[in-house]
Amino acid sequence: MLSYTEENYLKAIYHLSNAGERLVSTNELAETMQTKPASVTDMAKKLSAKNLIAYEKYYGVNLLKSGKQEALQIIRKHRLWETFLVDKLGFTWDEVHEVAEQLEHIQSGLLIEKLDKFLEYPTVDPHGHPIPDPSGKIKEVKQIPLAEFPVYKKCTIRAVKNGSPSFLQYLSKIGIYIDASVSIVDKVEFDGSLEVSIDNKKRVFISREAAQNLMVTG
Amino acid sequence: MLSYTEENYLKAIYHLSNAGERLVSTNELAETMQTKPASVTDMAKKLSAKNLIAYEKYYGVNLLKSGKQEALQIIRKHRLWETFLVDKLGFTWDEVHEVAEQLEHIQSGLLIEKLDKFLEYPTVDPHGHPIPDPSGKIKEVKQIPLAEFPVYKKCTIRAVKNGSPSFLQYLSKIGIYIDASVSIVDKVEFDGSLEVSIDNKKRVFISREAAQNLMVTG
DNA sequence: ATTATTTTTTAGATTAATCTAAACTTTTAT
DNA sequence: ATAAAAGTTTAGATTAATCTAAAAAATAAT
Repeated sequence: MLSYTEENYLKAIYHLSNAGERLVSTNELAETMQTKPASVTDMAKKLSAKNLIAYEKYYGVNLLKSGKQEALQIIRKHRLWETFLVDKLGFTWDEVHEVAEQLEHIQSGLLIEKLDKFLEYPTVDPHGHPIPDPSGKIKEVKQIPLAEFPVYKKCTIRAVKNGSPSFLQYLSKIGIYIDASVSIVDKVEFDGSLEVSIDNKKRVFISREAAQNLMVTG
Repeated sequence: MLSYTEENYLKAIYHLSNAGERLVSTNELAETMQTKPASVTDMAKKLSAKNLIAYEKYYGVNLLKSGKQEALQIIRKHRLWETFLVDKLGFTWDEVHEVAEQLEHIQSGLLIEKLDKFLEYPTVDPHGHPIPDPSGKIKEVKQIPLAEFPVYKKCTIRAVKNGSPSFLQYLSKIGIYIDASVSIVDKVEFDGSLEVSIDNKKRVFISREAAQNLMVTG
């Protein structure tokens, strides 16, 4: 069985590598894990010895099949718990991450099975991120940043890319939420900021930076 | 903040000492913690240095006020989670202990507050054990073992003392549950076993040992 | 009241996860 | 193409939680 720390490394590698698409460097991993490069090297050796990651000295790490599978299970648990916290306990979407970081490590297959059923088999979490199914499969939906969507055309907010609490709180404050129907009514040349209409009711200005982090579908 | 292990020691001392009523020996504690006496001594020194327990060499340990308070908070979390697992997720009462042992260590005041509300402020867990309130207070109810209750008189099953999965499964199988209305219809001289009527519908035989572990009120 | 037995503690190792400082590779820039 | 900079690894410590074996104290038994 994996330790709490090993699980967190696998999850971090999963995210940094874009689900295994590219190598992850020691420094990058040290940064996200809030630790020192030397510690990362130690862990890389350990996970490599367990056949969870491929590690080549000085080049970086990436997930092997079993490591990716483990990572997906942890992500599944994380997202199911976030969904529980928001849908059942009334947490706001900016409050859930920290708690889910702890809950994702609870070891019980039965618990996750029953939680999934209780939540009626959700497919996305409160931030719009897909929840892997029991076998680790993810239903990918093509989404593009709001910043790149054509003006005047209606689209639907599907997910947030950067889910930092302050960004999420800001979105709530201006009235943006998952599944909101929006359209760009004006694009400011100068800084790329957007004027956006929400549900044909409300108009707000969004920085280009923010619009890059809002994922939409047409 | 306390480590996972420190929390488990405090909880064990709480239970073994009967909520702080008596000293707990090193060997006893080693037994329940599934570890060696030498390890217990080490931990006793540590918890004592943190002013959570009173530890006198060769005599034993007991909880200090702050240690007892910590223990009660952990027990509160444990029992709220057990209630959640049974009432909301559909676990059976013999399946919950192991999972709650993990969940009780999740650090989030907000989570417990909201969980408590979601469960509508329960006062007892699925085994009939009282749930400490947010300040750690426990509502004690006078209960006696079914084995010591007078014959023919009706009483209500309120709690199980020993909550081992096999005992709980056995109780379910013969139809005994929390809040069941029962009465002793016969007491066998030879071995002290009882014939018990459940809800005036069903009759079962229960060993003296089992009847000692069923707590009832008149 | 000694002796034997049981219990507990101490001393010294071990393992996982971490660190710092020094050594070594790779990459970048001239 | 070589030197400087950046990134990575190794070596050697540290901390928490554990262990074994030996020593010490408390308890029980004669």
